[in-house]
Amino acid sequence: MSRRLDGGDKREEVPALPAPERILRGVLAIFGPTASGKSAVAEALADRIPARVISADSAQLYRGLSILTNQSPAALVAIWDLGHEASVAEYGRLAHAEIDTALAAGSTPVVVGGTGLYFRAALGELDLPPAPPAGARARWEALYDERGGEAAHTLLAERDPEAAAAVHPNDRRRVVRALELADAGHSLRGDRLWTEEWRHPTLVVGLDVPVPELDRRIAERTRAMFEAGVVEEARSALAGPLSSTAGKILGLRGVAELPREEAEIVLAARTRQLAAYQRKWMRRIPGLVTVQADRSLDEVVDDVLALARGGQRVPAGREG
RNA sequence: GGCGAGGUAGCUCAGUCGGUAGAGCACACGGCUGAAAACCGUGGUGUCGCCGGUUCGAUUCCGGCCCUCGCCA
Repeated sequence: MSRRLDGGDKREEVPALPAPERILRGVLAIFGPTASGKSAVAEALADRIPARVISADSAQLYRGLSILTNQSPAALVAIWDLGHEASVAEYGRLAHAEIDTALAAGSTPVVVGGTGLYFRAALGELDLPPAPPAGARARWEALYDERGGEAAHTLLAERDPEAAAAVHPNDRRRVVRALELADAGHSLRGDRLWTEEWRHPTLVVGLDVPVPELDRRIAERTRAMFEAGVVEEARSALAGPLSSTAGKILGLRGVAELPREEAEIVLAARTRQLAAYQRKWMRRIPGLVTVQADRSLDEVVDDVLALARGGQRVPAGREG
């Protein structure tokens, strides 16, 4: 359930330095589409309260693409080489450690990011099945390609009917994953993705910016990226070792290879698609409270702090 | 100005031997459990350039006009 704040209200002055009992306990989590101003809000929050900003962004994890992935300083930003193979599971462990450390030190973990799955992995326990044993993936992929999706899906139905029911034959990636899990005695099936069981008391805020405004910001930022030298950045990234996950970072190839004019148009278009995808995630995150973000930074931050102090926190799973 | 090619969905184009149309991309919506800026599913698009003729019926055939591109002047 989302609840929209009325941005027009005049609200009480928040003291510049919070009284000790008003220091936030629990986790503050900020989600939003790219260019909605997440990072700026997180940084401003960290200026107002003792906080540790922790990124939940699958692309910003990488070092060497700071312009393209729009990095700003936070924990879990620029920690992996481009050759590193990413996984939610690894990210989740790191994020949990960061959050718990901040909490233990008495500061508020502020989890910011636009990668829905990573965001959820940071806040909850995803209970992910294990990684495939070496060679398993390649073997099942070969089977899928040689015998076709239908045949692979039929085979899956014999080995793990429930997983087969949940996966479409055309979804090569998931059919393969389900087969490799079935082979290892596990199942792809899981039903914890949409539960509201966060690891700590957490306020989840979603930054909402009207689409035309967001598109305008994306166009502006894309232009700025080229002025800042994304082309060179992308080219040198492509020159070195690149994992499959790093290679999928949006715009990497287009920026390096297309003529400047076209590259800018393509990158902006792809970024708009990313934003649409992120808005989709935002609609589905349980307990998310929407804050209108096409306003001044101060107003947005005031709203977030007011929500956090106003007991709007979504309780952690069991304690209710 | 002459010759040729073409004008069909937001874009690129297919098609209708005359019975008012379709792919890809884009877009919208949905799904997602160690790849997620990934992957998959579902869906609507429309005065078929304009005017007229033939016809029961024209986007399709005929005539004229307009526009675009190429070649020649």
